[in-house]
Amino acid sequence: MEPSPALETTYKEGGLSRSSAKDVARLAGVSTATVSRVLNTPYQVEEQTQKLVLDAVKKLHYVPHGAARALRSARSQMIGAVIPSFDYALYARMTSAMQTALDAKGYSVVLAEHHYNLKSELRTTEQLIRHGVDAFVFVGINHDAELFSMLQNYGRPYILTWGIDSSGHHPSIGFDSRSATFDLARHLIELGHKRFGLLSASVNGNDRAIDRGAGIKAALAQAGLKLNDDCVQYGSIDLAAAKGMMHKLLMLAPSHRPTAVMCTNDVFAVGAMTACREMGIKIPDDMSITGCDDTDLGATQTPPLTSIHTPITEVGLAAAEQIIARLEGQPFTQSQSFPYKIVLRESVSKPTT
Amino acid sequence: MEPSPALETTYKEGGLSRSSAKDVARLAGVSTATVSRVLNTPYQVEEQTQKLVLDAVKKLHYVPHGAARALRSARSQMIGAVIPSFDYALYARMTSAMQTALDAKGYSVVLAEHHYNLKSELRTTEQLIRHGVDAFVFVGINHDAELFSMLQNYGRPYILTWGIDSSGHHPSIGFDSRSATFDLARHLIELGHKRFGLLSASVNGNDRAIDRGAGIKAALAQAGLKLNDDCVQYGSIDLAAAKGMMHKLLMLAPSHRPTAVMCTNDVFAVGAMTACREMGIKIPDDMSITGCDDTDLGATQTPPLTSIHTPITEVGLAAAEQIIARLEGQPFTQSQSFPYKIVLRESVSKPTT
DNA sequence: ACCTATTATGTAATCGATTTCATTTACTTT
DNA sequence: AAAGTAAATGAAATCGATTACATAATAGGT
Repeated sequence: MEPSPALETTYKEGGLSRSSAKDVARLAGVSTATVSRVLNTPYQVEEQTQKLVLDAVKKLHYVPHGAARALRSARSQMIGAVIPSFDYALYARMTSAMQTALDAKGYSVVLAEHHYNLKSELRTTEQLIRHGVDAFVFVGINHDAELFSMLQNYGRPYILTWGIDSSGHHPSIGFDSRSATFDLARHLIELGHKRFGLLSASVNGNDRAIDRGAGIKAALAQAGLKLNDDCVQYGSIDLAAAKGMMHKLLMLAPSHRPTAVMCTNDVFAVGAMTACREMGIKIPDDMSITGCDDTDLGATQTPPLTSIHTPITEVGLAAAEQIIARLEGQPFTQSQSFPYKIVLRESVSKPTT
Repeated sequence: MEPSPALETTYKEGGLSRSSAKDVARLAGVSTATVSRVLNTPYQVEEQTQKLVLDAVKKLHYVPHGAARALRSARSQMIGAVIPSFDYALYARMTSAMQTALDAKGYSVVLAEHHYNLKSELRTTEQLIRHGVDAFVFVGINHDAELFSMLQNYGRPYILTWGIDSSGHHPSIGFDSRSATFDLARHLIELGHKRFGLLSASVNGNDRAIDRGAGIKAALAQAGLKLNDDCVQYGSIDLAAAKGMMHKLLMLAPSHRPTAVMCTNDVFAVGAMTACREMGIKIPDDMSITGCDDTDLGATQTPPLTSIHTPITEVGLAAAEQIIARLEGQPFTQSQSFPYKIVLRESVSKPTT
């Protein structure tokens, strides 16, 4: 049995657990409706009454009960971040930026990883909707068709990141990765490279990888070069896989072996560098290598990795702003593209052969 | 005005938005109470009835309304992960592991960063409690005293990670970082090093950094060596800061300059390596360097970084398991320590002077 | 002064699932 | 066969805040 609810409870200093709007209302001598108004739409309440209520709130350490509020108002103040994987610094840093921005506006971030599996992304998002998440930030443009219809059905705003939805159907924030890898490939071509390799994330449902690869292929095509099938390797984003992929390229006959290997992310590039080191291939003399995302991992290699600086923090902050704007009915931009920057470092040089 | 609620709605294929327990109950010909029981305590319901209800659930795509459930049952199925920063791979990977484990059990992870500020940790945790988070995972043993009393008041279970609470007051999961750095320091001493440097995270409220430093100092003391004050540098965990810290050590007179610099994390160690490279100091010949956490960042350096392999995934998974056990009233262990492993690589050698 | 528009506040319905309590049904036990 | 216990289910209260609606009070217009 619990202690019987005292007729007129004395509020112990240091506080028991929770006080309700009713408690506040009683102490302030108003109704719970007024308490709610003071907290949500203060302009509807006279200043004097506001002060009364706010004092009571402070004295009782009152914090509104999230679930109750969510139930009645159909808004939970939670934003879902549905991310491929935290293991890659890019997404970790982006989430970090988002989290900071959303926190400042009183929202919290609910996290989910899908490990590059769009079906799993769908399931996990459904879970979050069931838990009452108000709005979503996704990574990439391509998703299970059912995802969009589900979001539509449940009336959940969302925003896609790390790509630009050229169809204009979905709000998106990112940068032009196709043009970024195009530029970088151009640079290598101008240095005189003719045989190229590509280490790419598995393109299955991963539009970022597709775009990055496409930019490279376009630049090569324009220069009358082509990317040999056996010079393209796909794999999951971890160092061991990358090393294996690079190893395969290095086993090609010297006349076939690429003189420059471009990677769709820095992890691949660093894995490739490691593979070269292990086999005594000199970078950049025997092999030029480029990455993408300009992470610390690449920048601190010997030699430092040439990469593409992508707007990680900017994307995270913009995503936070935009999703709030949509949620709160403020004006928003449908699509936003941030600039990238090619970062030339010593992992690249003219080909020696 | 909304469309008037049809007397007997026909369920459109493709589904409108949400169906309620009432809808399911009506279709299955039972009461909402039974629907709830089928979903939560099926053993209380006859198999035949269960099937009836489950069929209706499937047909209507019913998913219980999280907020409503949370309001009534006082459990939201949300776990708060309150983390210093996502930028450091250690925490990102741990969170990732936790997320996977919790997701499998139907919980979701709500995220918060506090950037090594214990007051901010307190505020942010309060926010999460208000949002209805059921239980918490924190990093480190030291926290604002008010944090614990708040958790107590609100009856929220929690678990501390990356340290062992020797007082036995708080449940904790981690490894013996003091003994790990002790071992590593011993190794350097045995190699013949006499002058040591330490790059440490700011120890303000950061018990991990304190413990790691303490292990080193203990080993030195045991060998009759001491750590000069000007050989210890504190800073925030990023490469630029680390470079600056190492730079200061390198400016010391050669007779004072350490021959081995130990770092409380890999980021510092890599920053230190970079600083050495820039100043033409050879690693390991002129300078031995060690890190902690055995991240990819360190392992891929030239030369590869000697470090301490910490049980990142293990801690994440164990934290997930333990917090669920507490929440669901199952048996749990108060305190759990995982083994570490010293990983010797080429960033360390005998001192040449 | 009288009527209307506006503002401030209270009353009570409501959100949707869970849960207490009561009831019915079936099954033991003596 | 009566009585008592257990199992299955339904009716209705409940969680705590928001909000539609009603009402009282104040100000403004002619």
